[in-house]
Amino acid sequence: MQIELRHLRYFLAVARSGHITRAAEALGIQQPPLSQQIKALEAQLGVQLLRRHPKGVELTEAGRLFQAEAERLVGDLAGMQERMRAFSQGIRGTLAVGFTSSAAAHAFTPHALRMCRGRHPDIQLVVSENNAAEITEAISAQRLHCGILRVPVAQPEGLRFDTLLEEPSVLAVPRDHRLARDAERRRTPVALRELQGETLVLARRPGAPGLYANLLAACARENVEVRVAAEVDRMMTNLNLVAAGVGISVVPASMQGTHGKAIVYRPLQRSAQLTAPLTLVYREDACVGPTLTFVNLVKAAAKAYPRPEAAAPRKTGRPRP
Amino acid sequence: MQIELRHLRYFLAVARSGHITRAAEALGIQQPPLSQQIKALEAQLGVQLLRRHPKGVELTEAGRLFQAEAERLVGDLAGMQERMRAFSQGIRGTLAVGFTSSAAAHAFTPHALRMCRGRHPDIQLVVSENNAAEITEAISAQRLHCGILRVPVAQPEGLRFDTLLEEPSVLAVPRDHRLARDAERRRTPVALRELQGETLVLARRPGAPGLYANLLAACARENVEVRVAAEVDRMMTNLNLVAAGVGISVVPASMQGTHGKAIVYRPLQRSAQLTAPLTLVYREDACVGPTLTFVNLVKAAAKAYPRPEAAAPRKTGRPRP
DNA sequence: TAAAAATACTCCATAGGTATTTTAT
DNA sequence: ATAAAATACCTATGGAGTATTTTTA
Repeated sequence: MQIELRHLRYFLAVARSGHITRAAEALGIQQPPLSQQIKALEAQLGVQLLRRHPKGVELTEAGRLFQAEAERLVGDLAGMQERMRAFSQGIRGTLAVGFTSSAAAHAFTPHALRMCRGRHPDIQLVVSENNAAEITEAISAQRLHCGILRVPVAQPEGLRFDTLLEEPSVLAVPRDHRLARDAERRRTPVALRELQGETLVLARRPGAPGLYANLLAACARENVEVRVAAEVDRMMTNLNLVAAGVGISVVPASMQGTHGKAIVYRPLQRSAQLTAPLTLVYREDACVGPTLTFVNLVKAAAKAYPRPEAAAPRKTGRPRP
Repeated sequence: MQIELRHLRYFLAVARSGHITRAAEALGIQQPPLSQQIKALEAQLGVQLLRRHPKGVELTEAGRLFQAEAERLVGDLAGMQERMRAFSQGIRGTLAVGFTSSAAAHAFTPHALRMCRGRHPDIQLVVSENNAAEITEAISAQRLHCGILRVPVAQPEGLRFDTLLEEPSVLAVPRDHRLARDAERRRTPVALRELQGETLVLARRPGAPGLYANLLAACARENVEVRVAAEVDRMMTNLNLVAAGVGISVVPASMQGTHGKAIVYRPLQRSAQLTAPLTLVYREDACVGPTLTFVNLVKAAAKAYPRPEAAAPRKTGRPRP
């Protein structure tokens, strides 16, 4: 025979009430089976736990020892059930999230993390930064629960890629460049053909060409000749080179402001379609736990997130009442 | 339904082997009931623990969490069973022993404690000193497991009093007393009638007259008149007063040597019957655990303990071969 | 004598077994 | 096509119920 939790629960009821009969009542069973179960427990342990008196039972010393142990064990079980419940409801557990550096640069990312921390303090967030390929692989291998990155490239089986935000990209030119010449022009969108003959600096990370490929494809489509002066593996390095006058570049709108003095940012014409999405990655089978909570929260936050256009609604031509 | 240890054990087997079929084999049951029990467990927890594949099963994240928890719990149970077993065999647990100060003064006491500590290092000894009445009461109330004292007086129901050693008592007189006059006489036994007219100092503790009553009863029996100058509650105080010349006294032989300069000890005649026993007290129902171990060990040690006579066997008249 | 526990038995709920189907590669 | 899990159904162990006896203060 094996000791079961039933034995512990039964014994604790007896120990607490001091009577087998009353304990049986409290447990909702009859007295004889309870007597038997206690006896079986004693036999299994090889120790007498109770001293039987005509007016109830008294714990032996072994019984008191066992009571403490059983109390602890049953409590542990209850704690475990509670933890599993909290996990299944997605309000507790560890959540490992990976970001690419460019995703981390977007204001939405810290916003989403703050939100999660605030609403679910029992979810322990573990964040890390890496390139898109590594993050994707880590999620597949279950080393990460989800990731936020820019343009997904390889899309392995079993992963979901949800676009959170579609962000326009902007042209970044050194302040003394011809395309940055006067303040008027800085606000007007640049057509792709205006890049004819320009020298580009572009970010390309291993396995994740992303924006890079999109831009070159668009240029080829419109027969615009450009020269790629440098390929770097970080958006930041990219902008450093632009600031240094090595060439011009195209970066996600959220990067505007970096090198505010040395770089001028100009919008691109819509037709160029050079959007830089923010993408959420997670396993398709993540249907419970903190991961699901996070995925839902982030998606909802993205929907409610102020788009660049929506952020400052044009008041022109709309007279106040 | 309630979660039982069976569920945990079954799940762990599945988690370890990665196959329900193989786990069932290892558990000595068939595959279908195992499938059912796992399903019942998942239903009870409200979480999916396994992802079923055609070539076995894989743990979900919740499953991995649960595995760790279950492993801990099942290990705890095993530990508890082991502790209970060690307790029932009397090789582990706490043992609270009380001594009277005069019992503690006897060389046998530290000897017995050392022996216990040496043989059963997992028994945690908690020793305390108190008077005989308090010790007896504490054992009845289960605040102490057993006690070693001199002469038991009140013998409450449910306690056993076992005599460990029968120790003769000796007469203690100040060095300038008439009964201590010359070296010759110091070795010869004193008859009770020699105490005629003496002033006595006697130890009497509340509820434990012990030696005190025995001595006065013997004097009355033989029509020897004595005067009691002082009653004290410690054997040591008693001897201090003798050393100070307040009176003479009768003390257990093991007290000899105290105040070696100021006090002369003389044996008493056998007929006086003033033995000072060393007594072991314990609950009659102490039939398992460290208490039993200790009781048996102490009794055996007492039997083997060198009696005053046996300690130095007389070589006289027994020629060496 | 009277309460509480133990014993003897009976019953049934369910753990476990057998046969088969479903599933996913 | 195959190996493994699920499903359906059956069996039987043993937990729980009922009636009674034993215990001891």
